[in-house]
Amino acid sequence: MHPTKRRRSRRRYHHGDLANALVAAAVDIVQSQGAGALGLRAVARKVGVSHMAPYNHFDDRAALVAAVGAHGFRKLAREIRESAEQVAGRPARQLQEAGITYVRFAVANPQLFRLMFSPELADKRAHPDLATAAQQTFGVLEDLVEQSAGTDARAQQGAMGPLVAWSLVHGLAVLLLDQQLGPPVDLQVAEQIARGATEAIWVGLAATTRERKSQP
Amino acid sequence: MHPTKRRRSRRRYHHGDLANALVAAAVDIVQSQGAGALGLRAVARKVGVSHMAPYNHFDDRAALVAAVGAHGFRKLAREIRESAEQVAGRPARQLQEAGITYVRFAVANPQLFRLMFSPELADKRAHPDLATAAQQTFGVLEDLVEQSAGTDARAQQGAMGPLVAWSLVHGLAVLLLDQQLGPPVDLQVAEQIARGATEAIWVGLAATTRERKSQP
DNA sequence: CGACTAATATTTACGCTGTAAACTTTCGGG
DNA sequence: CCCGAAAGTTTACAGCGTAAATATTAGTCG
Repeated sequence: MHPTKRRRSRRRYHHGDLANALVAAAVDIVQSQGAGALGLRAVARKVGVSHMAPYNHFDDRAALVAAVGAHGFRKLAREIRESAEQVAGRPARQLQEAGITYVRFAVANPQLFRLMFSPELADKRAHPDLATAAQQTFGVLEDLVEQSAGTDARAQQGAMGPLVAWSLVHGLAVLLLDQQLGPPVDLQVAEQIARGATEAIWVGLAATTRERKSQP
Repeated sequence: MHPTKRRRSRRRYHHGDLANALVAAAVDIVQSQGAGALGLRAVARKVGVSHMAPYNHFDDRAALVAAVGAHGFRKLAREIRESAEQVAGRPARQLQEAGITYVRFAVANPQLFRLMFSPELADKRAHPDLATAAQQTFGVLEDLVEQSAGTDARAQQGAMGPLVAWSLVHGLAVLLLDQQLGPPVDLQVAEQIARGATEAIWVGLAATTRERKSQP
């Protein structure tokens, strides 16, 4: 018998793995109905448990939201890493693929992505799990930029490299989600735009290392 | 006698200019206590009016939040325009100043800035006022990029120009606010970073027009 | 194996919120 | 001056987060 899922019987007093079930339900709610519909009672209802049960696993509503955010950051970091591994050995391509994956993630999971950068999660000090998840996601980009800088003279911009890389894809993602670039965009179009933008930025970084003194 | 402010007497049944007073109070609350504390009752209390009075001027809570967001976008657009006017005649400098002003606005009004890009305001279709305010803000950047392209061969990237420009400063602002770049940053440091980043991007755009075929 | 303890889940209750409905007060145009 | 419309108030209700007390189960030690 599986140790985590004891018995098939319904209506057990103890759920067995409520914490995970709760964040799963929470992620579901966010994806389908947006962050506004995410609440302790809603999530408890969805799992089929009393409205106070979640308090055994989360201090308060903010902790639940933070858990969903952390889940999102981990997922994003994983997808970026995987996309980079698919073009291993070519650091420049890796960086571009990472950027495209970032934008694709935002377009594919708009509600979750928005929650991850919502004001509710702005102060990450109270939620260490969320803080490290967010930092590690950013860290993946940093590593890729660093590796690029190692094999290529481009992108050796010091702290400016990862900053510009992250800023570009994040800003692009937000623009796409808020439909500031026009009507809703599907995955493939978003990828094309991201490809173009990352290429532009890449050439830009390359040039910057060459003509440093040129000023506007 | 001033037509908008009739009599100095306190405790009048009709407020006279409640709509504006409400958004002013709402902006105050957002700035000091964050978007989470913004509610119809809170705002009514602050103005000294019954908790149902706001419904004569806003359909619901979402409409109030949208009004605050629109206020923020208009303020941002105004500040960008003003900073650009101070270096009129030098389109390249104008674009850079606009970017710096954008970042400075975010650092100076963090809570308001976050609300402007909060999930609550993601769908602007239901709030035309907010939609046009946001579009016009983005439009200011578009115009500046276009003017730069007119006098300078740089930045002639088609749709990519404003996209990259906006993405960069927005992403940078978010990174600064979320303290992903380290401990809290004051206005002057933020300006320095923004200056460096915009210079990098400028050189990048310039180079891109030259070596278009270069690929990562 | 049985009993004690800590972890987990439930019930009840309270104050807060958004908002609907009915009411009162005031403003402005014939 | 009057009367309708606009603006503000009062009352009421459901849903939310959460505190406190209670009930059920799981794991551990004798």
